[in-house]
Amino acid sequence: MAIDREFFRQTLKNNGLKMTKQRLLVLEALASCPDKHLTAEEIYELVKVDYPKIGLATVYRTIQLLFELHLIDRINLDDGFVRYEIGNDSHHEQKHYHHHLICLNCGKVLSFQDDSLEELEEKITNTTGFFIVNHEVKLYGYCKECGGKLIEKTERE
Amino acid sequence: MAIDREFFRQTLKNNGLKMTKQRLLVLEALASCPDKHLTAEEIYELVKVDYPKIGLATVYRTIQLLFELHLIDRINLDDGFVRYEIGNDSHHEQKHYHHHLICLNCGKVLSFQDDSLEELEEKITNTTGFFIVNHEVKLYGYCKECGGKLIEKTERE
DNA sequence: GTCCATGCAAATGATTTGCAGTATC
DNA sequence: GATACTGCAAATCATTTGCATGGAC
Repeated sequence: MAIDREFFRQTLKNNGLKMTKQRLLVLEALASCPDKHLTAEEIYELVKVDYPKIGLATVYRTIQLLFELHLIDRINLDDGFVRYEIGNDSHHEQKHYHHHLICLNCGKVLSFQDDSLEELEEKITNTTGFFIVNHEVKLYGYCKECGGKLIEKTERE
Repeated sequence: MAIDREFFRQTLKNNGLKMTKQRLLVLEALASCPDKHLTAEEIYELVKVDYPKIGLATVYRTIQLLFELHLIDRINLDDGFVRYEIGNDSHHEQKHYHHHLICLNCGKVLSFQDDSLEELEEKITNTTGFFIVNHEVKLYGYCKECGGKLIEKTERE
């Protein structure tokens, strides 16, 4: 998925910000790894391949910025790292959601496309007056591979 | 909501652990603040009232332990603190879920009881083979008060 | 040319850990 | 009495920040 550079430049400009090589490279790194949940350190390593003189602090400042511009999403898998992935909004498309399936055995993270929570959001707004604009869903369990292994293990014992 | 001390002692014993004043006080602090999403520091301050000589490290070790025993739940509101609340499991009741409504304006966090994701979980298991045992849902938006204020503000501009 | 952005190094701050003393079972 | 637990202080480590230099417009 390639970045629309002019859209990016315009988004930055609208907020009084400048387009830089570093910002473009960070966004491109994330766009080239959809569903990969990258940490700042991982993004740093990726960008360094093309642009070795980038600093880690710049990566931190940039992901913060891209997040505030709603160009990337933030995910926290409770492992001590904040992670980022390219947002669905970033291509002017209709908003779609995906949830994260986190395997409690091997730690693997899968994504699952689903917009069904919009119904729940409406119900909550009607019930409580709290108006919802976004959501984050984490589903903990056992992936296909680990689920099978755990059953085998149980049978052996 | 009072703690069932014998159940707690038994749960600890089953795992080769000892019941201590500190562990009981940490669990009681959480039980006395349902829906309050306490940080380690906040729990520390609460327990210190009754037991001033407790150390912060003990609180950290204890919440980790209680979490692993499934007696408390962990929530991350992306503000740099890991938070904890008393779990639904801790009273042998049927499992119930609640979601967190996070106000993007004032930061307030409300809870909303809802078990409707079980249907989605089933769908995911059937579709992907990923077996789900738990979930965490964060809903971002604007609370009643802030939503109203934002509309007023928009009208003024 | 004016600001904004960057890189580096130092600071921050929540959480973890080592260890010697203490409490539980 | 053995073993696990605690408190303290020091260590860790992801993230943030200050500041002088460099780059975008």
